[in-house]
Formats: sequence, C-alpha cells, structure tokens
Amino acid sequence: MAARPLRADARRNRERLLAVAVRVLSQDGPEVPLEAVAREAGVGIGTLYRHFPTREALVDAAYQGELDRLCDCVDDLLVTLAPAAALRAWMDRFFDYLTTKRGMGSALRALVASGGDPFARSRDRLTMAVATLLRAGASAGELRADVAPDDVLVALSGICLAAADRQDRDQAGRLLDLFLAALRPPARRGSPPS
Amino acid sequence: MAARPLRADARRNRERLLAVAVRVLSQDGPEVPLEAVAREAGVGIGTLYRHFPTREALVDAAYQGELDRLCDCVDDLLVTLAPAAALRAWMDRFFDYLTTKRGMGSALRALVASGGDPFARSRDRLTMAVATLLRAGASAGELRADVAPDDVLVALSGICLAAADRQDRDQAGRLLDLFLAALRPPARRGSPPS
DNA sequence: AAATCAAGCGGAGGTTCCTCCACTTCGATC
DNA sequence: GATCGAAGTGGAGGAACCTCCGCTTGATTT
Repeated sequence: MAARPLRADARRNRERLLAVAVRVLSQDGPEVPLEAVAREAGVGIGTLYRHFPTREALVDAAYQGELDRLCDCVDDLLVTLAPAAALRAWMDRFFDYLTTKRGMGSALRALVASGGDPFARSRDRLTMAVATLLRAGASAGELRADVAPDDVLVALSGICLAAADRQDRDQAGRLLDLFLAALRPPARRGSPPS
Repeated sequence: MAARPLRADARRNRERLLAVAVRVLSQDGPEVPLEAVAREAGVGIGTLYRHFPTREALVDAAYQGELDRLCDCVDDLLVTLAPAAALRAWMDRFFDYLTTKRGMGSALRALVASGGDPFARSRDRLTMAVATLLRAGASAGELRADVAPDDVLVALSGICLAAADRQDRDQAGRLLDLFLAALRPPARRGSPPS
C-alpha cells in the first residue's frame, strides 16, 4: 500500500517542482509550458512527467493546500449558519476557488471524473465535505436525505465549471441557487419557515 | 450582416473538409489530428484553419445536422408528453447526443461558454429549444416560470459534461432527475394531487 | 570503502498544434 | 480574351506535448 519512500534526490526534485509550479501557476496562468516549470526547477522534462504524469496531477498537487482549506471550512460554516445556508456558502467558496486558481479548472474536471488513482485523496476529501453538509441538512430537515454526496459533487462541479467558462458571476450565483433548490426536500404540505 | 458569399473554390474546399470531418470524426474519435482531415480532404492545413479556426468550430459544423434534429424534436416531445416529462426526456436526448458524438464534448463546452461569433447559431437554437420547453411547463404550472432558458442550458450542459466524463449512465439519470426537481415550482401550500 | 543495482534522471525525437505570409487562382471589368 | 485586385491557398516553421531508453547516482550489502 504505502509505496516505498522516494529516494532522497527524487524527493528533493519533487519538492522543487512543486514549489516552482505553485509560483509559476499563479504568476503566468494555467497554460505555462511544463517545459518551463521543469527548466526553472532545474530538472529534465522527463523527471517532471515521472512525478506528475499529467498537467492535472501537477496542478492538483500544487493546490492541495488550498483544497484542504476549502474542505476544512465546512465545520466553521456549519457553526455559523443553518445547514442549507452553509451548503450554499460552501458552493460559493467552491466556485471562487475554481475561478481564482484558474489552473484548477481542468484539474478539477479530471479529479471529479476519475474514480481513479492519482486524485483519490483530493476526491475523497471533497466528497466528505459535501457529505458532512448534506448530513447536517438532512438532520435539520432542510435538505433531502436521499441524494448521494458523490452525485452532488459531480453536478456541482459541472455547474461551476460551466459557469466559470461563462465568466458571469451573477449567473453563477443564480445557478447555484437553482441547484440548491433541487436539494430541498420535495414539497409536502404546508412549508412554514421564515 | 450576410458576409459576401464565398468564392466557388473556397466553398468547394469547405464542403470537402466538412464531409471528411464527419466521416473521420465518427470513425477515429474526436482526437483525430486536424492535419489528417486536411490531408484527406486534399487541402493544406492552413485552409482548414481558415475555414474552422478551432477544432471546436469544425466539430460543431460537422454535427450541425444532428444538433438541429435535437432541437427540432422538442415539438414532438411536447405533443406526446406533459411538459415536465418532455423536458426530462429532452435532457436525456441531450445527454445521449453528447456521449454518442464523442467529439462534441469540447465543442459543446465552447459553444455554451462563448456568447460569441462562431457558435451563435447553434447556441441560439439550443436556447430556443430550452425556452420552448420551459414555457410549456410554466403554462401548465409544472415548472417554475422564473428561470432563464440560458441559465438552464448552462447548468444542463455542465451537468451533462461532468456526468459524461464519469461514464456512468445511471448517475447521469439521477443528476438529471435532480436538476429537474430544481425547476419545479417551489412548494406552496397543498402540493399537487395525483 | 568497494561493489552492486534498482531507482531515478534527462533530453532527443516523434507528433500535433497553429500562425504567418509569399504565392496562386478566381471572377469582375474592360 | 487579357488584365488585375481581392480572395483564397498551402506548407514551412516555431512551440508545446509526451514517450522512451541509455546513463547516472543513492542506498545497501559485504
């Protein structure tokens, strides 16, 4: 399971690549030639590709920390806000995260799409975050109890990516409102809130 | 407005490219080198790029007919089914269309994203189709009257693209059900009988 | 401290993308 | 049917992608 630890030089290279990637990605946008990253890190292009087999893997690794923060803030949100509102607020952060870290778009696509190896960690974390929010909402009776967190994550990422392409913040807000509506319990009898 | 008509040879080339593209796209998948298309059509690569400035433009043009059919079927659906059911059925077709014409994924992304020039026609057609379905649903009281067709199209395409990446038909179905729920009128008092 | 060898490195090279612009061809005009 | 400008062509070439494999080097064993 735990792959044997990297050789010292390999670890050094990996870290250097990551450091450079973080800097360069936020500086020159998500399209930087990988060759440039490798050069700047003082390693060959082959080395970069061995450590990060795809561009997405690199971006994912580079933004791992930010992604952790996004997931961790769920607990805070649930303290401050009612569950449905917390979910809605989290959606906004999700979207912001996506548009700020411009490079994350394609990485997220890959991340959500693959059930697979290289993103397992990030993916699980996101699913967990959604699950927590949904559970809280279900207990409070504010959200449906019959939707899978994974489904919500996929739909949410799809909507956010499409909205991000559109470059229209207001629209993004409307779409997220709309999607939240889908997660409310189906109409029953008198719905008396507020 | 109407750009002057193409010169005879240009039109010939354009048509040849399109014919080849249709064949090659369905034969070799969406990643075919554009150079191959050009070669097979007996024109230079430069010519291909002038007629279709991006890969997406070519794919869009190649599947124009299919897309028309998708949009045209709305009327039929509305004859056979109640509006909400018709919309739901149309969503399925939309999704099928997307996954069958594998190449259409990225083209659709571009198409929905851009408010702009090269896809204006396709985009309008899709928006119209959605608008028709929504209008019917609103009149029947089955769907909300306060959502913009464009918003629905963007969300729908996002969801479908994400689901298509996932390669899981069941999930796609669930996500579309979920999204449909978002379009139902908000709970009011006594909700419908049945 | 020498020997061993898997783990790791790097970059040449094949492939595709897309731009650019000198040249060719069309078709309108005389 | 000759002329000429605009419209269109094609492919060379520069940039980036990614793979492959012969060479180098760190760790381990003696």
